[in-house]
Amino acid sequence: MTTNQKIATRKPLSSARVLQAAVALADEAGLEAFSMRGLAQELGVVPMALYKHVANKEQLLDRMVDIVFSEIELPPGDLDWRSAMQRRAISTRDALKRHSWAIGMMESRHPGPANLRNHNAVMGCLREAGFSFELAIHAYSVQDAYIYGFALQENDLGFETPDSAGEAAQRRAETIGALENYPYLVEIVTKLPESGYDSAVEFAWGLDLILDGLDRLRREA
Amino acid sequence: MTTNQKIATRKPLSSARVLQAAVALADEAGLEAFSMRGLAQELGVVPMALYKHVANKEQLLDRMVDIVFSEIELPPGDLDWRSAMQRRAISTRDALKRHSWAIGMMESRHPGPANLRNHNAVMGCLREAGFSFELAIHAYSVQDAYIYGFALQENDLGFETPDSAGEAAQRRAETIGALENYPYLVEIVTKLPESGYDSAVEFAWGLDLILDGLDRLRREA
DNA sequence: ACTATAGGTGTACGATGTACACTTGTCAAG
DNA sequence: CTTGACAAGTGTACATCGTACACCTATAGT
Repeated sequence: MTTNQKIATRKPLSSARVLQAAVALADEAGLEAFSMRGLAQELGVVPMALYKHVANKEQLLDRMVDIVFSEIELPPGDLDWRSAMQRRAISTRDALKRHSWAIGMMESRHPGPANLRNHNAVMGCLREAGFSFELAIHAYSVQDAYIYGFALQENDLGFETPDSAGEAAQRRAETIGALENYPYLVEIVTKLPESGYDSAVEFAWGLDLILDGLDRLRREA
Repeated sequence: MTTNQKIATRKPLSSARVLQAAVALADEAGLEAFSMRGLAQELGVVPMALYKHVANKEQLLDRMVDIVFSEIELPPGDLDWRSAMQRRAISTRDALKRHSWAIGMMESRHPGPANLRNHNAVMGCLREAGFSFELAIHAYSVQDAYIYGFALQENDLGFETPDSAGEAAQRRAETIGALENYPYLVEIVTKLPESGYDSAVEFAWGLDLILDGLDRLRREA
């Protein structure tokens, strides 16, 4: 046989396969632990093989971020602007929850096609709903700041990776010990768990507040 | 002389000095370029010398973040809650602008004393202004999501480091070339620069929107 | 005067991104 | 059928990073 076992055993690499594996690896390992060498291993290949399909790690990250953008639902054209914004906001949060490594990079990297399509569609939805240019910019800015900021916090607070549970518990103990002087933090720590806190509900609450405010301003104009 | 020149020349290290130099270095070099070795060099010392004053890089980062927290003004007690929140929000944004490396880490690290004091004071301000526990939690959540999210975006968009200007310009050209299909992005690119966009104004706008909404809800309750 | 200790040094190891030179498997043109 | 170009994968090597560990040295307390 002319083809050796390895090649018979595994499919050949491709940009798409590398990208997909990269996202999967980042999803489960986190951004810290995401390395070219680890990715290569996951693909059963030597590290340098990746560079035949990707320029370098930076560009790979750019593309990974654009994959996340591609998973975000565009504001549906058949809904009123408020519902459309709600849908795309929730979809964004969901995507960032699935790919929390991406949170800090969504706006900082060379924008890919999915990114451009998304921004264009959101802005378009607002403009066509009657928002003036200035108001649309404001509206876009608040919403995205809120969405990304919420994702950031949510990600940080659900900090409890399974293996760091012990350490986390100990830190909690230290912190709670030092909490005597902070009555309002004590209140949070004691009341919040028993209040059935749900971060999806929390997200929707703040989103509604913002959308309500925008709606008022839009009607005034 | 018993003390050799080196020691006579430079002050001895200390936790505080290391911390201060670390923040300064991160401020001007960015988080990517911030390394223990670089920090040691800045202090005129061998890398391992730092470890006599700091446990490791992670803990150093924890402390650096708490320094940033310490620069944030607490909500002034002599103002109505809305003004107090406005003050501390703007102060937070200012601190994050000065130390943009900290943006992604403000909530994800082991909380230091300044962090605890800040959170306690903000929550206390709301509660004492008559916010119910639930409403105070909501109010806190929206505000901080907005503040950190805005800082994140602002930091990303002002991406133009001096030496990357050429590259940035080229990328801009590429992007604009590909912008034909995105009319609303074209509108932004053309109208925004000539509209005298000011990010401080933008920040205040969104903040007002949120605080107005919160005020309404508080009065209803 | 002696000795414990705190602060600074030097060397070394494993991990990372990736440059560069190489093999090899495939396919088109002669 | 040969040839030779080319795309894909390999192997070695280097700079840089965080930091473990053993060592030196100057000062302070007895």
